[in-house]
Amino acid sequence: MIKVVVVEDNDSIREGLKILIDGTEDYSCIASFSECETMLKNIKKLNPDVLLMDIGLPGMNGIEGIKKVKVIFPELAILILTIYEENDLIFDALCAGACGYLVKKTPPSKLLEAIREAHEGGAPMSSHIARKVIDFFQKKPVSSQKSNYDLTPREKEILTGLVEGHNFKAIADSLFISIETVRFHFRNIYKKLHVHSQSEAVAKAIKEGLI
Amino acid sequence: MIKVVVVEDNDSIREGLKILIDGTEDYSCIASFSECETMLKNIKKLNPDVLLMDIGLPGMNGIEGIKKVKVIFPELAILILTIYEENDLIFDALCAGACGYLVKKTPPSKLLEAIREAHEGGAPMSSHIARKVIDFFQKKPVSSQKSNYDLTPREKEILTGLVEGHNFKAIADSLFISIETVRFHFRNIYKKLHVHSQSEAVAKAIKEGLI
DNA sequence: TAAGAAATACCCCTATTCAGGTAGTAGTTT
DNA sequence: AAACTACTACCTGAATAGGGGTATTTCTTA
Repeated sequence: MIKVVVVEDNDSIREGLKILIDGTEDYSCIASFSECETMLKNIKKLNPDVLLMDIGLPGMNGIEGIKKVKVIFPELAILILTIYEENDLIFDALCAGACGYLVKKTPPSKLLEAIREAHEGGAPMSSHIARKVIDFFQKKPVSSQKSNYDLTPREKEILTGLVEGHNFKAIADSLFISIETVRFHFRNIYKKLHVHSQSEAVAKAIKEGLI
Repeated sequence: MIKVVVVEDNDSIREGLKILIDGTEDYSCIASFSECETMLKNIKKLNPDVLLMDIGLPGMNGIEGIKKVKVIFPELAILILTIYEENDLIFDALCAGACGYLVKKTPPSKLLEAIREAHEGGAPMSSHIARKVIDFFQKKPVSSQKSNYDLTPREKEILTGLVEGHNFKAIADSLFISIETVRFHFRNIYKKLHVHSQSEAVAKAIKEGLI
């Protein structure tokens, strides 16, 4: 039995979902809410398997709601309910902790299938949304290759030492060179990165994946 | 017309794919290879729309091949060919730059549909793989909530200033407090994070998402 | 072969950070 | 009322980093 909770402000859609879920074997809609706040108060004792959540809600929006639910139930499978498939909010919701989404006009059989998939550890979504997600997490290494600031291999090595928490003396010792040489390299690194301190250099190195 | 290139070491699978693709309207298999190296030499002038790529190849494996192709064609849609759906290599390949995958025993109609989806900007994959991808990029904010080191709000504010590249004086000015107060806060921050320098603190703050 | 880049190393001096102690004020909790 | 935490602030002295210049060696490239 898959225990489902629905949060949807449109009464007819909410009731429709409840009837569909309760009317199907192995599915049970154990509660439904028209806004996030009440759901958050009750979610703990309801202990559902899957949460269906509208994004465009009055009061607290779905994205905020997802974040708060995730604090209570980090492993809960949350599916977004949305009208339009191509919605940037879907992506935001996935970032917030949702594991997939349902277009509201989805035929009942597919809707139930998606709930089951979510419950079994899947992430039902269209290939277009999947591509957005993949593009997002592929971006960093791509951008890092572009922003290189023409650091030499030795300069990268020295910068890495700094990021790992070593001071000039420790970096010098670990590379078997003089501290003066380390200082010289840092002068050039700072010029290339347009920074003026260790902390700026470390921040830039980590954020732009230079090391 | 969707121009497809296939890299697959098994002769019968490779020929089967070629016949299927060429035998379908609007699809053309403009080349096929049994290993990565030759494909990489020719991919530039072939200029395909979609690349189908086996992971388990002799010589250079598919993951490495994908990385190298991405350098030449950053926007090329690459689909992985795999025997087993639940394969950690699929995830690695997506990280390397693939945008989806095909199980080799997929029926021809679905296979062609996936190629079209990839060409049109989608990322064809099962909901299980999609979930892995989502879990991966949701991880960071989750782990950051755990490692907090009990920094006070003010300490976080001050640490943020450092990560943004400001020195003590600049942080003091921006928060309208004395530089001595900033120094006092940093002493406490360093103790809590178990570090002894700005750069260590910045590295820890960014890596563990403290700010 | 001359020019250039990369890595090494020394000099100077100033600015900043680090580590320690001390102390007042405001707010909260016991 | 006492204890505690967070935030504010000042002091001293040692250690480290930052900015500037210069020079040698090695290796690649024009």
